[in-house]
Amino acid sequence: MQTVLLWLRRDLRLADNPALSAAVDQAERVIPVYIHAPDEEGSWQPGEASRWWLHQSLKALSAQLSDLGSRLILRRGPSLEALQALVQETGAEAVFWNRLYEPLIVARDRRIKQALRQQGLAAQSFQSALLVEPWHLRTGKGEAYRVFTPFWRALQKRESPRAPMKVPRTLRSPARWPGTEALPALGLLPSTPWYPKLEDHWQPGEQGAARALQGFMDRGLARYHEGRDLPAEDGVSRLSPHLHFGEISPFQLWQKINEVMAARSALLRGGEAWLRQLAWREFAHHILFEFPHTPDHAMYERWADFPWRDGHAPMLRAWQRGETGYPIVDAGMRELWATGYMHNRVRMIAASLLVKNIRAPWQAGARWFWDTLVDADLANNSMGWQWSAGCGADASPWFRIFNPFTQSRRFDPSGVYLRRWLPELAGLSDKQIHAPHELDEASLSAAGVRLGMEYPRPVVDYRASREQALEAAKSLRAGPGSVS
DNA sequence: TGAAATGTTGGGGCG
DNA sequence: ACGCCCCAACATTTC
Repeated sequence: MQTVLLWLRRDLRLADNPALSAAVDQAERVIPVYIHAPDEEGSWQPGEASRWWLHQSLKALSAQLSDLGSRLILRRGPSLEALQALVQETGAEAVFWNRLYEPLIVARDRRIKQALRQQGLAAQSFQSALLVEPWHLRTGKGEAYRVFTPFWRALQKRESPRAPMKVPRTLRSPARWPGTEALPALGLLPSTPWYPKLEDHWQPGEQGAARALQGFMDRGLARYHEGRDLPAEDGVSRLSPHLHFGEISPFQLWQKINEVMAARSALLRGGEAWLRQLAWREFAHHILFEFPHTPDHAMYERWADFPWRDGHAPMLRAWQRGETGYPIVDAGMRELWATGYMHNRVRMIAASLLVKNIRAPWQAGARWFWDTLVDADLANNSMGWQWSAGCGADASPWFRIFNPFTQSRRFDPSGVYLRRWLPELAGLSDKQIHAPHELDEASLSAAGVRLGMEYPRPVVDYRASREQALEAAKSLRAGPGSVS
């Protein structure tokens, strides 16, 4: 073949990129293109934090391609029209890309593949974002897995995932490059520049991903099985946004982690726990592929009737702003707003408060996370919220309600995480800081805290709202524990 | 990847 | 020495 269009989407890397490697192997010339077409993702277009990341990642990839003597062509959607225009302009004979698994994207890509093939072009897609394709892993009865542990066992029983692919040495350019949009013209960055604060915490792009992985292996991996629950510590990998945009692949991670585990037995427990988390990502994508309604609706239909709290809107706003009066939740919500990220233990606590105590619909929480997280990912986000709400695949039972004060004392015993994000509580002691509303006037004023002024009272009474939640769950006909 | 209520056990103080 | 009570620590059940 003479010329191939390499259609890049969320595989913004050069290493272990099957579509790229195939293009380099099979064609004389490769034209890498990214097409900006957010409306093709329906109501789940990337939020502001995601768009900031995407902008930076495209910039990084563009620079990497330049170093190889190539370029990144930027176009606007609709995707099919943009690809057809490029075919016209360049005489390309083929379009290669790596597969994604969100329902609307799957449908779009299927249409595009058909249309291109009808034009006589070679359209080919590759596996790159998941270790196992959703249609390749089935239960004994031939059904999709709906429970994580059997899924994980089945995943481990398969032969090991393929080895990662190398970065191509060269990408041969076309005789004449087609025109490109300027990156700023895609309008990914918001008009009010609130994002410089994100730059302190993240380095989007393939190099940033490699650095995050190295840092994690040096600092967090050995103790990951314990450290992952302590939000004050640097114990998690923070690879989720890099994985979402495909700046690093699960194949690279699978191999690397297994390699260091084999070399150092001290890494075995941490590595095993981390690979299990990687498998949760696989599971989430399988569930989304099999149950495409789950971003918007409960996996099991009877949950549609759940009695959410009337008039929860003001509490939802307090939750979003980190003003619930529950310190561990407020710290998390403020970490989210400031950095585009929240530690996973704190995500579970914050989600539990919103869904079970405030009793706002889980979709409201999912939407807020979607708009504010740099690692917002439709499969992970939908599964995570349905897990918290108790209405999803392998969900936490409805009666599992986190006590934010107990969790705070257990996982941030010296209040380091709380003080980092709630400076107004810094004057309280390690014992006091978890529950300011329980303190007497003297202790509060000694620390310079007035309830309702420097720090809010709890938006809901914990004990009462817990009882109400259990009552509400009982009202579901089939009972809270039953499946399907 | 939970919390709270309830039940059981065993040691120590005490009359 | 013995029975009784209290209570902490742990286990089990329930939501």
